[in-house]
Order: sequence, then C-alpha cells, then structure tokens
Amino acid sequence: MSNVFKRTHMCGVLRAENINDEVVLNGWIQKRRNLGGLIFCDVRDKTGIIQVVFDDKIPAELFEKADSLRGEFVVGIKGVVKERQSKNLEILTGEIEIFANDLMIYSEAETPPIYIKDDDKVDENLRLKYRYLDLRKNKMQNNLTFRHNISKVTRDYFDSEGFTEVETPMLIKPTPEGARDYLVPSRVHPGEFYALPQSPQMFKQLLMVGGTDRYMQIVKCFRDEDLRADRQPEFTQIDLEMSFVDVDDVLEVQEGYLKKLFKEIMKVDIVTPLPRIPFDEAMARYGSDKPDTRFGFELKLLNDKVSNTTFPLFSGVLDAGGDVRGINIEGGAEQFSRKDIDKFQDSIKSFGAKSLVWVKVGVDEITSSVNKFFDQDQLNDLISVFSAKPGDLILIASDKSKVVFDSLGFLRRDIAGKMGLLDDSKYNLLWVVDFPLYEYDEESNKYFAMHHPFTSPRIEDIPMLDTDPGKVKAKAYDIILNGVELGGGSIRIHDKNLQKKMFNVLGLSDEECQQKFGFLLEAFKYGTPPHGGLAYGLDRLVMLLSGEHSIREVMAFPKNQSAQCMVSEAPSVASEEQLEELGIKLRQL
RNA sequence: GGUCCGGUAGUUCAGUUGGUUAGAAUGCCAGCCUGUCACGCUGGAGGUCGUCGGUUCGAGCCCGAUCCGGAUCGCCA
Repeated sequence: MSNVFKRTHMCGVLRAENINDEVVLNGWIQKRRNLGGLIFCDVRDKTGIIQVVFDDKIPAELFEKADSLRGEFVVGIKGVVKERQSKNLEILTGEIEIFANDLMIYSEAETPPIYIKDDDKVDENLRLKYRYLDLRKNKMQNNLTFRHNISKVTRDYFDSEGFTEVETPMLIKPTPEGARDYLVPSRVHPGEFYALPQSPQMFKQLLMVGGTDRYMQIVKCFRDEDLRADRQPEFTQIDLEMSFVDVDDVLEVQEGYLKKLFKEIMKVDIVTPLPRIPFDEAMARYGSDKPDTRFGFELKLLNDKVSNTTFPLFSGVLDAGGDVRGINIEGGAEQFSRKDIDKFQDSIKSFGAKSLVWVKVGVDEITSSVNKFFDQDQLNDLISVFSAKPGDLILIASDKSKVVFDSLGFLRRDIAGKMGLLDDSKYNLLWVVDFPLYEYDEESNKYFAMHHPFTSPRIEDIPMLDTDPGKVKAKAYDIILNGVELGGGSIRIHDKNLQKKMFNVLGLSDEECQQKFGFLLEAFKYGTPPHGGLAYGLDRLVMLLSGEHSIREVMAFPKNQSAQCMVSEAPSVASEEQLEELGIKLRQL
C-alpha cells in the first residue's frame, strides 16, 4: 500500500483541453477559501497553482478533511478537471478547476514565518534562514530552472566545439596572491593547509600542457572577501581554456557561445563580432573598464579648455598632474535641482572626489557653479566639446585621474538610472581589450599583475618590459554586458624566458617563483602549447539574463553579507577533538 | 576596517515635544457563510519595543556602549 498518490500532472500545466480528465496532483496548499458549503483550495507545485474545489457532493468525511487544510500542508488530490463557472484570467490555469474526489494529507505545516508569494516583501535574512520556504516561490523555482537551462546550453555548445569538461581539484595549494584563500587544515600533515580554489587557473593550464586541447568546467570557486549583491564567497564559474589559440580565436568561439546562449535562452539575436573597446578608450569615454553603452553621457577631457584658468581648483589639479573631465547629462538641467546636484557631489565622495562643478545650459545664458571664474564666452568654449544644447547639464570632476574616472563613471550610470535610461530589454555586449599588463602600486612602489602573472603581454610591447612596464598592454580581455563584467581571460605565457621576465618585473625572485608556482613552471619545461582562455561568472550571467539584481536570487542557498549560511548556521565552532586531531590550537579570541 | 541606513506583534510597518493600558495592515485561532480567487462578516489571541547601562517623577522615543542586519567604499591576482 502506497502512502503517496501517483501523480499524473503537474499543477501549473493543466489547461482547458484537459477538461473531464481524471487527474492526480501533488503539492502544497497555497490558500484555502472556505465559503461554508463550498471550499476552494489553491494547490501549488514548482510549475504553478491550480484551484481545487470541494463541494457538497463529496462524502462529509472528505469535506471535513478539506476544511482542516491550512497553508503549506502537503497534499495529494484526485479529481476531475472541469471548466470554471467564473474564470480567473490572472493565472494560466484559471479557465479550469479540479473537482476533488479524494484527498490525502501527507504532512501538516505550522504557520510559516514567511509568506510564500513572489512579490512578498520580507527581510532578506529571514528569507535566507527559511530558504527552503523561500524556494517554494514560483519565481525562485523559475530562477533555478532558468539557471539549469543556461548551464545546459553552455555544456552543449562547448561540447559541440570540442571542449571536454574536466573536474579539477578542490583541495589545492594556497596561492599567496589575489584574493584571500579559504584554508583547509590537513589532518595527515599537521600544520599544513590546503586552500579551496579561487579559480582552477593553474590546473586548466596544466590540462593544456597535458594535451586536453580544449577544456571547460562549470565549477565552484571560493574567495574569502567581503560580500556584495553580486559577490558571494562561493560562486560558480564557466571556466574555459583552449590550446593553439590567440586572442581572436578565443573571442570568436566565445561570440559563438554568446550568440547561441542569447538566441536559445533570451530569443535575442546578438550581432557578432562584438565591439572591442581598448581599455584606455573605455576609461576615457566611460570612466570605467566595464562600460555600459546603453546610453550616452560620455566623458570628455577638458584639460586644454581650462589650462589658462584662474579657477584655483582646476589649476591646482592640473599642476598636480590630475585631469579635468566632464559629462553632459542631456536634458538634465530641468530635471535636476541644486539639491540633486549636491547629492551627486555627496555620492562621489567615497571615491575621493572633493567637488563637482556644474554648468547648466539655458536658452539665453549659461549658469554654473564657477560663474566667478568663467564668463559666458569661456563657458561656451568650455562646453563646446559636448555639443551641448539648451536644457543640458554638464558635470565636471577634477582630481587625480583615478578619482575623476571613478566619479564620472559612477555618476553617468547612476544618473542614467534615475532618468530611466537603463533599458532592461537591451543587451549591450562588448569586449574590453588591451588591458595594462601591470598596475603600479604607489604605496609599495611595485608593479602588480593586473590580471595574473601568467598573462601574455602583446608581442609588440615586449621590448617595453625593460624600459616602461607601465605601458605594456596585455593579451587580456573582459566580456561586458550592460556595464557588468560577465567574465574575463587572457592568452597565457607559454615561453619560459618571457615568463621569467614577467616575474622579474613583478620583483619575484627565482626562489619565490619556485615556491609559489614551481609545479607550473616545471610543467612548462616539457612542451607547452600556446594557450589561453577565460571564465564567466555563471551567477552574474544568470542574474542579468533573468533580470534579477542580486546573485542571491539565482543561487539556491546563498550566504548573507556576513558570509554565514543562515539555514545551517555555518560557520560554526569545531570540537576540541577535531582541532586536536588537526593539531590546531585556537588563540584566545 | 571606514561611512550611511535600519532593528517595535508570526510578517510588513506606523508610533507626535519623553506622559494613562504601544497601534495598523496582514497572518493566526474560533464562529457564520455555496462560486470564491488578496473571498466576506463577527469575535479573539498575539509584544522583554535587539541587548546593557545612563538621564528623568516618567524612555519605544533622549544619551552612551554593544550585538545583529542591509547598502556602500576599501578589498575582490
């Protein structure tokens, strides 16, 4: 004897053509409406909800059982599909209903702490604590299915392109650079530690040395850094590496992937090849290395226009080697008040900006926050680079280059959002290419690899490694969608002499290199194909395509901002026995 | 680590200048109700106002400390 009804249909799939069908459904009670002699129940599963009717033609015992139903009871229902007397066109199953003739209550439920409804406003931490309830929402189930579909398209595409999915180890050697590692103590080797991978970078390169030719993996990665709406300590990458390729080859295969992905998942045709914007241009035009090109407001350099100014702010900045740049918020003069502009100025303080100069273009005259220092002709000349029209608002930042870029890059997107210019139906994909190979750190007076130390410089830039490393561009590329970095990668160095030079510039001694990357360098001795690849952030990709604003919405069990799993209450203390076995003694906290 | 915002009923929130027994909506419980679909009507239960301390005749409200959450900067090769 079975204690579960054998299901014939999912709740959300029944339609008018099922009328008079005998059906068996399993699901949760979404809602019970008892009208006295007539009871309606909405029954829910991952596919949707359907109305079930209990009327006076059924045995009294069954009717009483139906009356005892409460929200989130789990039930099995046998019944007949009938056309509804009064249809509910709000829901997909609203033309029909089930007249129940049997009911099995599998389990009862206490009143849940959160209400199972897609748009119910509820505290984020409470949602995460009761994630298994939150996941019952159709929206969440749809997101999980959507993610699954993206993974499937991904595997299918790369399979068809000759990629092999290979699993790389999760317990690996700690890497001293980059993000903080999650460390895992070794019991067998007391005092020694594994790390969880921040990415399978070195192993995928070893796979290329190993002749795998084309590798892909949908893989968990771990970074012990602070969380954001789009950053979790464990996240998933679509990781890829190819042998015998240069930049164009990698990008071409990826464009094929993106084209297929958008076609199959979004029913959108992507035009390829995608635009490629050099890093320097992206910064100069958008103030960002991940430009959102769905709207204008491009940055303009104003240094020449203000080189003779008496305005102390500008002249001071120019003397110190900084920049004066501006953006034209078209139509912004009417929309934004002085108060709004003050708020804009406040909002960029966190980037280190101290001031924001504004210029409003009127029909007859130009007003500005620097009227004392600029007459109408000078203002006209200043803003001539923007082709400004009456009604436009020009915002000018002046500071160190990085501060100006960060500030204006933030403002152009923030203001575009306030003006409703961020069109969710647009998918502006582009490559940012020619990244600098090195970043110079003023504090330590040292160069750091912008990407990672195995990234190949552009061949024509190799001579500058000795003379001017800061100017060397890398064979590195990021894929950007609507101002969000979806992924990035590079062509790797496969020449050991070039690799050595790279390390020299980074100030790494042979000993250090050996200690940190010895196994990779060793592998490179024995015949290394030219290779390169990239990795996408799967969570971000799913987030963007599903229209969500946090990757938590597309992960089953995400961590909260304090990196805790609210369901299981990880992390938690380890027992004395466990610590003893691992040879770990805790410092008094 | 910095900055900002928040913590009041199961949930989402309101709470006046510091003043009697802390409210609303929703949910929950009970009764009535045969076409509801956010069913309706009537009644009821439900609170250590995050915690600790201070000021005061009197604190949800003011002050200090602390814990927790969120956003953001740093950080994320």
